[in-house]
Amino acid sequence: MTNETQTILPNGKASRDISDTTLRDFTGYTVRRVAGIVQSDVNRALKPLGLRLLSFSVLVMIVDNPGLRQAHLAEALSVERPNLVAIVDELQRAGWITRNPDPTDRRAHALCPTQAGQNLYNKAVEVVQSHEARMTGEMGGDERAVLLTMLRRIEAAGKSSA
Amino acid sequence: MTNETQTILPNGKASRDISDTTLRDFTGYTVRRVAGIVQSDVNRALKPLGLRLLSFSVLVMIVDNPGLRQAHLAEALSVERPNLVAIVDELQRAGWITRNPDPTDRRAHALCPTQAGQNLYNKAVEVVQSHEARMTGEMGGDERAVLLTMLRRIEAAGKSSA
DNA sequence: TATTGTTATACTCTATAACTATA
DNA sequence: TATAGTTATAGAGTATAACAATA
Repeated sequence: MTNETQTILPNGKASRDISDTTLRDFTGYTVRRVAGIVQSDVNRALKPLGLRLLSFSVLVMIVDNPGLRQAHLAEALSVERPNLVAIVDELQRAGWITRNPDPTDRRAHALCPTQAGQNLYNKAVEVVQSHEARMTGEMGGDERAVLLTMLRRIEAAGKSSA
Repeated sequence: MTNETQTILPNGKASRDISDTTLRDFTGYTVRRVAGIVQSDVNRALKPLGLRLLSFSVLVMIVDNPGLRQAHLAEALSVERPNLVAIVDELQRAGWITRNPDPTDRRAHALCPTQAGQNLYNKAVEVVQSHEARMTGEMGGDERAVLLTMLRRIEAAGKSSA
């Protein structure tokens, strides 16, 4: 019986040629690396506007769906309700959105953009589009569509197994 | 001149049909959602083994590259050096790896797997392979290869613009 | 009873500055 | 001087329990 705690010593390979083939073959590992790189790039691009990927996503959803409730927004973005509060606070404090009484349910807040929020949305979408071009510029529109389709298939598989 | 703080009121759409087309057309947003879903699935799968995606990644790199230094490992995984310390501590405390003196540099630690670490690696790779099949099972091997290639192209574009 | 928004809390991942011991 | 590992710390993002107001 072998000793479980015995160290397996290195072979003679030079220390600089590192093999990461086992990891890079796992889609999940690669997706996570790419997500990190893409997120920090888009955050850098949005910073001058006072937004980051998550607050941008919330602003976009509110502009595209004025009157949206926080619970529906949370579900659409796959964010837990409590984690949305601070972001909505932030956008409201900046004067980009308002929390309004929902006419059909006094518990709920109907989230609406202000004119300033609408203007910021226009600028931010442009910024994110040029970020998108930077990240996926070398692939054609067809390839980009294929990539999005495959990612959405993984998303669907992940959700159904959750 | 319009009032910047004026609220734009909702149109007459039913509150339940939420449009997320603006967001879902951004690769970065979709990649980030998918990364979250995939990561929580793989973490759930690895939990019984005492591993997460990140600690699994570190174990794999050490088994595949025995004698690896922490700085090289950090660079290969795109993790900041300080953030690796706790993970290496954790794997060492569990008896899966050891920190050994590097024969060529007394500042450095040569990271090596133990026999227990090698055994865990074998089990964990199997677990992650079945997770992988669950996530990408509906696409063929060719499609999966295309997906990985496209993701790596985005990674390269992101790194060069960083 | 259930749901909406909220507070509090905790855990993971990430990012930076600064220390020590070596090189 | 610069580098390897480390400490301390702070910021995002994420997850859960529980409360008041309302359905």
